[in-house]
Amino acid sequence: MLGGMTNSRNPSRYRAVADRLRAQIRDGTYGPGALLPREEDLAAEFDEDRGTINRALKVLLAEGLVVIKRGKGTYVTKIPVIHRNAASRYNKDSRERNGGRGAFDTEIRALGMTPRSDLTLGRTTGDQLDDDVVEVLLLDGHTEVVVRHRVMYADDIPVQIATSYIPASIADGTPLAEQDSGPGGIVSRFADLGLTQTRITETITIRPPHDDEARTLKMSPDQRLYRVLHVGWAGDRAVEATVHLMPAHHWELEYEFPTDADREDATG
Amino acid sequence: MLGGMTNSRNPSRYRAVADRLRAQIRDGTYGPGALLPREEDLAAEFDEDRGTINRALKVLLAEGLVVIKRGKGTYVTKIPVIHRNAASRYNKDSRERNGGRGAFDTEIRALGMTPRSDLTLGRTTGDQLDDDVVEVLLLDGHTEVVVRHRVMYADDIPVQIATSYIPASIADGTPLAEQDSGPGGIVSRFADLGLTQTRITETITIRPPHDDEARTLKMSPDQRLYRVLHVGWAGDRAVEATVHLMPAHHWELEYEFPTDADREDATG
DNA sequence: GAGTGGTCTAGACCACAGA
DNA sequence: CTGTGGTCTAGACCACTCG
Repeated sequence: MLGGMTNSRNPSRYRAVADRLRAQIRDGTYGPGALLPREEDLAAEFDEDRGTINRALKVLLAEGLVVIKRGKGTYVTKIPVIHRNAASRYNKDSRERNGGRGAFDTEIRALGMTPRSDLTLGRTTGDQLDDDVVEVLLLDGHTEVVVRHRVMYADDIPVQIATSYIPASIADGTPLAEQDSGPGGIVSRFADLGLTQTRITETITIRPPHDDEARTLKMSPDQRLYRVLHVGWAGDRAVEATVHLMPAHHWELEYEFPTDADREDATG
Repeated sequence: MLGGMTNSRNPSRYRAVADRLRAQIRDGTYGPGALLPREEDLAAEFDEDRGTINRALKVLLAEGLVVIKRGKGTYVTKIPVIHRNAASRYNKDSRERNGGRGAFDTEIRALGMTPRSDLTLGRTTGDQLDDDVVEVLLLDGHTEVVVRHRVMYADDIPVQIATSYIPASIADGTPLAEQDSGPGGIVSRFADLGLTQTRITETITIRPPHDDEARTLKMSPDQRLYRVLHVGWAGDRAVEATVHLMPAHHWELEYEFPTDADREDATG
C-alpha cells in the first residue's frame, strides 16, 4: 500500500491534501490568522503519514497561503494583496494629493493597514551592484553612487525592500543624500534639481529570494519575489535606478500607458 | 548521522545540493540542454540519499532551471529569457515595422527561435470567465463575448497562453471574429472599426498553474506563471480584455510610460 | 523488461519557541 | 523540558519511456 495515486487530477497524496487544505482556507474553515492543527493531528484527520502532511503544507507555504512558525505552528496568512499602480506612483497629482506621503503609504493605508519603513543611507561603487543597474547608470568601477535602502512594512510585516541608486555627482549636496528626502519623495527632489524625470521604465522578473532577502522579508526559499528594476530618465539620461523586491504572493502590479495614438510621435 | 545541517547558510542538505547543482549549471558544467546524471549517480557523487537528490532537483525544477522527463532523465533548460515590452507591443510604428507580424513573433525571433501559435475561436458568456474580466467588460450572464484563444510556442516549446475576450456586439461581422485577424493584429482591427485604443492597462499577478494550464504549458505545479490582465480602452470603454499566462521563469516584462510632466494633464 | 523519476512510509534526530 | 515543525534515511512500489 505504498506510492500510487487516486486519479490523474491529483497525481499525489500530498497535493491532494494541499488541495483540500487550500479549499478549507478559501471557504473560511480556517480564516486569516487561524492556527491550523498540528501536523500529527492533520495526519490523523486525513489518514496520512506526517511526512505527507508536511509536504502538503510546504506547497501552501510556497503559495504564500500559510505562515509556518517553527516550534509554534502553522497559521493562515493575514495580509491581503497589496496593489501597486506604477503610473499613479509617479504622477504629480497623486504625489501631492496624499499630503506629501509616498506612494507606499497610500497603498498600505488603502488596505486599512499601517505603513512603516526604515531607511538606511550609504554609498558604493559599481562593483557590488547588479549588472543591469551598473549598465543603465553607466557606472564604472570608480563612480560612486548614493544608496537609499528602504525596508517597508505593513502592520509590522515586511512587504518590500526598495533600494535606490543615484550617481553621487547628482545626489551630493542635495536632500537626496539625506535621511529625509522631503515631501513628495525623491522624484520631487529630482525635479527641484532641474532633472525632471520625463520617462520611467520598469523591468519585472521573478526569482527566489537570496538568503539575506529571505531573512529580511521573512520568506521561505520556496517562495518567489518580484524584482522590479525601476529607472527614471531625464531625457536620455538615467538619473536614478531603484530595485524593488516584493514577495510575489503579497503584491499585484498595475501599469497604465497610452498607445501611440495618444502620444506626440503619433502620425495618424 | 541523521538530520542536522552544515551551517546557517544552508539549512538543509537538499538545499546545499541544489545550490551546488545550480552553480554547476551556471558555470557551464552542465550547459543548456545537457542531461544530468541520474539521481542514483548524483546520490553517489554527493554522498547523499537519493531522496535528498530528488528533493534538490525539485528545487531547480521549481526555478525553471531544469526540465525533468520521467523515464528519461533531467535536462538543463534550453530557452533563454523572453523579453516582453508592453509599450512597443502596442505602438503603431512597431506593429507596422515588423511586416504585419505580431509582437510575439518579434519577441521570439529576437532570440533566434522560431515562433508558432495555434488559434482557437469560440464564444461564451460571462459565467465561465474570471471575475476581473467580467467586471472590466461590464458583462452580465447573457452578454456574449468572442473568445480568441492562442497557445504560443518558441521552437515548439509552449511559452504563453493568451486569451482575448471581445464583446460580440463589437466583434461580430468583423475580422475580429475570424480565424485570420489580418496584419497588425487585433489592435489594428479595432482602429479600423473606429475604436482606437488610446489607453492600455495591465495588471500582473503570480500564481501556480491550474491543471489544464500546467498540461498545456508543460509546467510543474511548483512553478509559477505570470497572469497579465490586459485591457484596451477606447475612451472610458473597455473594448477588449486579454489574459496572458506565461511561465514566470521564461519571461521578463518591461513597461515604459511618461511621467505627468510629459502628459496633457500636466500642470507644471 | 529495463531504466529513470515520483512518492510514500516509519522511524529517528535536529532546531526553535515557550513555560 | 515539552511541543511543533524540518529533514534525513532506506526501502518499497508506482508510472512513464523506450527498445
